[in-house]
Amino acid sequence: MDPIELFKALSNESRLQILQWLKEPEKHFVPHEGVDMRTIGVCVSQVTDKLNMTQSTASQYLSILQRAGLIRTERIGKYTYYKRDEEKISELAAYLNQQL
Amino acid sequence: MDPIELFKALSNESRLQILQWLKEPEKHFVPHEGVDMRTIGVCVSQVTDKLNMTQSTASQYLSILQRAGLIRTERIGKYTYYKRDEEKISELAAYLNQQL
DNA sequence: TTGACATATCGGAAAATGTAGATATAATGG
DNA sequence: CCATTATATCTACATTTTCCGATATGTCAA
Repeated sequence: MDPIELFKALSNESRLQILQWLKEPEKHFVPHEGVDMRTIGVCVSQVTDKLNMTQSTASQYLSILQRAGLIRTERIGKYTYYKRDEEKISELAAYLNQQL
Repeated sequence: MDPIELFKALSNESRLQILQWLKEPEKHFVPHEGVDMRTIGVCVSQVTDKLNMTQSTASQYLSILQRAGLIRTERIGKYTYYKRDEEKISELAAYLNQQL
């Protein structure tokens, strides 16, 4: 676990927002292709629509969150779905409690 | 509590380091004027010596940590002592657990 | 195969951050 | 008051981050 990379990923309003939206995806995203957002995740277009930013930026931000380990990715057909990695997020909380 | 400001403060190696040093100051700093580092804190010069950076940078980093609320300051004579604000740090951990 | 759509990546302009040196301010001892 | 020491602040420049438009890549459906 690289805490600096994690803190950097989290120190941006939009990325923090995305992570929070993903906590309760059905509250924040419009449904998509009948997939269960809770178990599969949401795709880049859904995030792009919510953020007020370009597809390029949304994709990059999701990448950054993923490289930091905060979200996981799954490609299904032409869509890429992203969802939280709760285990990694808990590890970060544990780090905060113990190391920091 | 401004989580973005907090994450920004933490997303720098040196500042994270300082915060960790301050967790057990007597392990990391050379004693100074007979003050109890645990209760009073450590002064800018002590931090400057540990960091391999200038006094200017040390002072600025301490400022950033303080503005974020992670450390508290106390001026005694010509020295300014800094120590962790454990309450604020716990709040951040709680935020991680609940909001993130 | 080709066209259309979803996503990723590249290159860049603008803004923010990192870090230093120079200087200002505060406090002390003489 | 003055010289000295500790800290804070200002200015500047290099590096990193933000966010975009353009373009490449992947995938499906006809």
